[in-house]
Amino acid sequence: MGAPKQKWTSEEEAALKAGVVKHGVGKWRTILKDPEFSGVLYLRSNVDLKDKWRNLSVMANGWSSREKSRLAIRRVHQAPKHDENPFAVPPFTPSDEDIVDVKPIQVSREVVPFSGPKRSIVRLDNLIMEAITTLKETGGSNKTTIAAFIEVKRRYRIAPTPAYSDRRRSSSLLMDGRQKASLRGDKEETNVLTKSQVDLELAKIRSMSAQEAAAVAARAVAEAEAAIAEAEEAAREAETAEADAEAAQAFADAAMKTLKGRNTPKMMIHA
DNA sequence: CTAGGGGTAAAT
DNA sequence: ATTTACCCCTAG
Repeated sequence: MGAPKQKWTSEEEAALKAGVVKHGVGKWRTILKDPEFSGVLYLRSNVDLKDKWRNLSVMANGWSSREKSRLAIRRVHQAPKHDENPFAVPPFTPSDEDIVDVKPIQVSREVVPFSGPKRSIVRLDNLIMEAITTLKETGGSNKTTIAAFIEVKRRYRIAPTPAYSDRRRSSSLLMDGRQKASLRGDKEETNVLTKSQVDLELAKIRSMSAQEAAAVAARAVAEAEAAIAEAEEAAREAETAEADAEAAQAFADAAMKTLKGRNTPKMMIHA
């Protein structure tokens, strides 16, 4: 009854990811028909693609064997006004506003002409923005999608996020409000685990090109968004999601600061 | 056709 | 026992 079992090859997975990046989540039939991927996926069906993506997405979230754990209880949210929720939305305003707050910087960075003979500016920023917008339209602000995008577009790889396994109820819970401030303004603090990562990545960013930095920053923002969205659906893992969101946001923030501090853009944004 | 809930069964 | 691939069914 069950099919013999045919493990997905890396090529197939790559094709699927590329297909999702190109056509969007859910366009299984389109992806399948695309001559670009049909060569690799000719054995798979649209349903297979869907299922594979489902498994992929699930794993990317650490939610082990799918929502089997807790599915019945879905308390929380539905009252985005002012809930007495422990976490949820107190820190940085989420969603679109955060994105648009960050986007302009990347745009401005992109607009600033590089020293003439520089390489052709591969407006990565634009691509990222497009991707994020597409994701929002499709309502699929998913880490998997973001990861796929980055993976396909660049050689960047979103960490398998194994750090999630740990359930530290310290960071967000013990200190409400903008704890991330300590991450931004300061750097010599007894920060949470996020510090090490942010610091490390930040160091890399200094030697990165503007495009690369923008890409990483965008990714971080996207991750923050995704984390928040997930938190809305699953208050269960809210702490994890929020912690991740904080880390990503802090990282994005720091990245942005670094970018601005380094180049001091001439603000060519239609002044 | 797609989303997504559920199930079977093969690998590990 | 868990993970992973496939299948099936139902509502849009």
